Amino acid sequence: MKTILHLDGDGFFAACEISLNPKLKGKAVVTGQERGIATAMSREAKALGVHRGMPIYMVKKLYPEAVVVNSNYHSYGMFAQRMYDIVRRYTPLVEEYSIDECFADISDLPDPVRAAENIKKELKRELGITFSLGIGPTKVIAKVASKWNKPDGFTVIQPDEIENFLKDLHIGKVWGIGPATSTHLQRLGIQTALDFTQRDERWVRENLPKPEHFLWHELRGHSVYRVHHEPDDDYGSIQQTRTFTPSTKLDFLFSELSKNVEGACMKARRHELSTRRVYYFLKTQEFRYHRFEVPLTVPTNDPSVILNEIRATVDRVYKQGFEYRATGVTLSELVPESVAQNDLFGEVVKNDKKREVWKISDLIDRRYGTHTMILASSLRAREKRRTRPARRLWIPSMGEVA
DNA sequence: TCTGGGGTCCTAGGACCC
DNA sequence: TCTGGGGTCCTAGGACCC
Repeated sequence: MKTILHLDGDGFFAACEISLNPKLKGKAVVTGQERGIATAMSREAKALGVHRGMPIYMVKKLYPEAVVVNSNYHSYGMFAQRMYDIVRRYTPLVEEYSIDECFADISDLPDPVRAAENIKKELKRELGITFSLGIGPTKVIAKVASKWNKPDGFTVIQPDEIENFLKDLHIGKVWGIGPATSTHLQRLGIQTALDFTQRDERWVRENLPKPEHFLWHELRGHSVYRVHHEPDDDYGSIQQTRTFTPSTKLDFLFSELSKNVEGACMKARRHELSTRRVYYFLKTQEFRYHRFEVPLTVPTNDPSVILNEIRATVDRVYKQGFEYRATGVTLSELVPESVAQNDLFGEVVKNDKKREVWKISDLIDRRYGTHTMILASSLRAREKRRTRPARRLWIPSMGEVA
């Protein structure tokens, strides 16, 4: 039998802002200005009626006293790091689940509940932020527990108490059950998490896909999801997308793609990764995706290689008569750059030279600020943000830049 | 909730093979 | 050829998470 702890920051982004700037204490703080929707809010803001996803213009109109700030993910990340470290004082079995959440396997501690209480105190004292903690025999139950009493909650669910907690819990609120599965299960006569756990295993096997089998076990208190405590800094994929005011213009869409490819490749280079597989898509006003996989002969993190392929295929993906709202690119099957080098002899020599050029470009960005130098093909997508007109020039193996 | 951005995992069904 | 049975691999896309 396991004992799993889950921690969840209360209005985390807003709490970080307050911790950094004590003058904000007691005020209705809302983050997400740059996105145009509220991403987190202080207790005071919640009390006013601000909720997640509320448009910022509405927040400002309805509650002029609210303090709306830009999100600062970099500093939230530092708070997250300190949170993980505090939990690691008690056990190395910590999973960094997201910027404001983590799991810990505290099964082997002499007094797990006591340890969790101490963790909670230390978080409050050292970070100036409250967390809601939940303890249960599985990750899913620990999640139920941490949500049970928010903010500043502390809830322990013993294996024999599970039913009490599940009997009024709507099935759609369970971690891992989204709108689609929720509707499906309700059609099968399941309203609450308890209803679900009371079906027998055979029924689950015959009626539901694999993720729900796992959930069924977890909800019954049998742990099947491990706490992934191994450090994990490699990506499975890198994606960059952006939404804009709807457009039908192919040259604009291409420049958006260019910008996304440029950004995704920059991130890949920062992590010394190359991609073996690239997809890009155009997203219509109706939220349909027109996708395409770019053929690659060698792993790469060079945007100009990818963009040449996109340029050659985009008019097949682009359909006349559609309004598009976003584009995006995904680099998947990432491999270390060093592996990428010895693939095809002829290609490699050329790539080595190009790699040098991109390294310099990354250096310039680091020295003078991100996007000091960009691909000229991305210019249209970026021009609104630039304060002075760009100078264009041609750089060998890079193409036109600005 | 009229819908932003960055991820992961799973599955149905087609292509291909013997 | 009007047609069996069984397998693997791949791809597109769905669903979910924060």
